[in-house]
Amino acid sequence: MNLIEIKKKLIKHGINPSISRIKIYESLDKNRIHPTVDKIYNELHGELITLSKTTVYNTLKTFVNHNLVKVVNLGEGELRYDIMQDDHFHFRCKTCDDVYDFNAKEIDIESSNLTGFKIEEVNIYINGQCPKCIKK
Amino acid sequence: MNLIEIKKKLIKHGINPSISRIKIYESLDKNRIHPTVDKIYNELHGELITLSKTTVYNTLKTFVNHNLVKVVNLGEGELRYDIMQDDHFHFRCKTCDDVYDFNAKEIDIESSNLTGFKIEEVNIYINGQCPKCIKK
DNA sequence: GTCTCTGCAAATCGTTTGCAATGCT
DNA sequence: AGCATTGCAAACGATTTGCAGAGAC
Repeated sequence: MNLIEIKKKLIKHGINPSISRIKIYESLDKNRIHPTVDKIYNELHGELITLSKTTVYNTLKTFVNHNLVKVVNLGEGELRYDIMQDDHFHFRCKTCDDVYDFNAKEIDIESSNLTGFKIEEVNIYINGQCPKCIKK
Repeated sequence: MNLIEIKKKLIKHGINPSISRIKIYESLDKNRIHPTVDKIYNELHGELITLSKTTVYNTLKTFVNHNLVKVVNLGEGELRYDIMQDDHFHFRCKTCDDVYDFNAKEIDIESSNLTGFKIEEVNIYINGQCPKCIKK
């Protein structure tokens, strides 16, 4: 997604497309590594020298409020941020700490005994080792 | 589980059964509400007047290290603690904040496209509304 | 007496907030 | 000017750590 497209996307979601916001969105869109605030900040503050972490936090919160981005809490310290996409779940490698996406379609939660419960959100995350780290 | 049984269980897991530890374990065992540190502390410090939150933290960490208890992070602030039991997942009601257990046997994670990945731990948690709160 | 357990207070760390400075139209 | 955006510094809240005092054997 190029800068013009991002700009349009932000406007469509009611967000004023400032340079920081465009760049932060671009960073999330370009490398889908479920970055933490720190990673985003470190990636961008060479280019946007005045960028502060507060702005990264503010911007991500704006994105979340406008349903552009989802917060992912893998329970290991910092929050991670994820561009909104279809139902998927996360696999986190305990060795390299990378997070992979997996399609959640196949997983049949409904077959469970949840009668009477209203499911709003299903979160699945798996810990383990990724193929790269297994090879080593 | 009565106090004698808890004492034995702690000893069997290599934990010196102090009063605080027995009481904290009893609290976890008695009300399986996936309590936070705060809830445990509030439940017990009437009875154990000198109890401190540090001790609750220390004790829970000891339990976790000795595989008596599992940390559950539902991504909403505090950690929750759960007596070790068979594979199960959590349903958290967004209205009353109660957490329910569900058996995870039925959920067939393996059928997914995770070839090459070594699965060590599968975490599933669902947000929604419980039957009680739906009725209201 | 030694060694563990406990609890206060301070430190830590990610995140949030208050507010003043800056930027945009 | 008037309003939104940004960024520093302080606040926050859950958890951890350092360490000294209490307790057990």
